[in-house]
Amino acid sequence: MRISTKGGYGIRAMYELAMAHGQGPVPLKVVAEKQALSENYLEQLMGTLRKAGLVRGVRGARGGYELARSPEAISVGDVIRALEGPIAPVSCVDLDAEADCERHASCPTRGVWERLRDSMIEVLDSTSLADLCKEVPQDAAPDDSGKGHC
Amino acid sequence: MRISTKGGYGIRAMYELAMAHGQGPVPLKVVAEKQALSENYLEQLMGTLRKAGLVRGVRGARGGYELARSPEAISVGDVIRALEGPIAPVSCVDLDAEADCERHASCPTRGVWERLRDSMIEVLDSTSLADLCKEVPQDAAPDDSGKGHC
DNA sequence: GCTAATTCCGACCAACTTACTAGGAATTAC
DNA sequence: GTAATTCCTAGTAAGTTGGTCGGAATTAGC
Repeated sequence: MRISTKGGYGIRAMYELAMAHGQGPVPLKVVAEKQALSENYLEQLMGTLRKAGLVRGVRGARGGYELARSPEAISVGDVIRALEGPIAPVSCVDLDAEADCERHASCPTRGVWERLRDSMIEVLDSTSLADLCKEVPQDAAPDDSGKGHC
Repeated sequence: MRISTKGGYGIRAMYELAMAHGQGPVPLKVVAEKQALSENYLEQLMGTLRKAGLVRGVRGARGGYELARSPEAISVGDVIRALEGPIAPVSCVDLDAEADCERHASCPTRGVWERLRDSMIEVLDSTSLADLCKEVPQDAAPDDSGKGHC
């Protein structure tokens, strides 16, 4: 029951973009440095995120990535869905693809999976990138303080 | 965010054992047949379940597997944990292993993962095998009706 | 005691996924 | 023109998944 690092890295990268929102595009080099991630790998993840319409890429010198929408309008669930696929513990309760389980009516396990799916979706969709920015508790780190106003 | 078939198969097998609870051990052959699973593969899963103390194996002719506790006392979460490991979306919010994340205090993503973990645990631990038995909605199938009284 | 049924155990395997690295083409600010 | 960047594709080592197979140990019933 783990998400892969794709989702984790993706959220961390999106958090950085959210912190810099409104200040122009952020190059991946910076994001990778701040979050200690492989720049090459991150590049691939951002490609997926871009195709999902969550970020915009600005090419060329002084380019980088920026959020396609405001941090309030992007949920953690959006990012996870883009990188990990639909949020569903088993495929037969996938809200997007639905159907195709021949014994779905008489399946005794369907109920739990549905409840699990719903509670996961509830948590992930009710948390936005803006929430993540607010959430960091005791901010003792003096790294980029003052600038991040997402 | 999927559980593997291990967890799914495991729950289905445990459901069968729950339905037959109190009627002596059920051979894997029967379980595999009823749930349309590979008997060989199921054997491996039952080994894990046995080591986790959830089922008892009875060897020899007329042997099979039976629940180690009553269906009310085994939760879906117990089975998932045995087969898939601790219930946590990312390793740093694993309740069992805990700790070891150097930046855990100032981590902006920790909050979501904790809330996600808690809601998953809540659903999985509050559903018992007995609940699964009750839950099957319109029982039109005349397969083993009358006998299953878990 | 023999036989058939069954758990138990470990080895093997093909396909897939994960988490990368590498290289190069296209685009753009300066 | 040059340096900085995104964009795209290919390769890859290690791990996981979802099995199969063969055989040893145990036991009920004859």
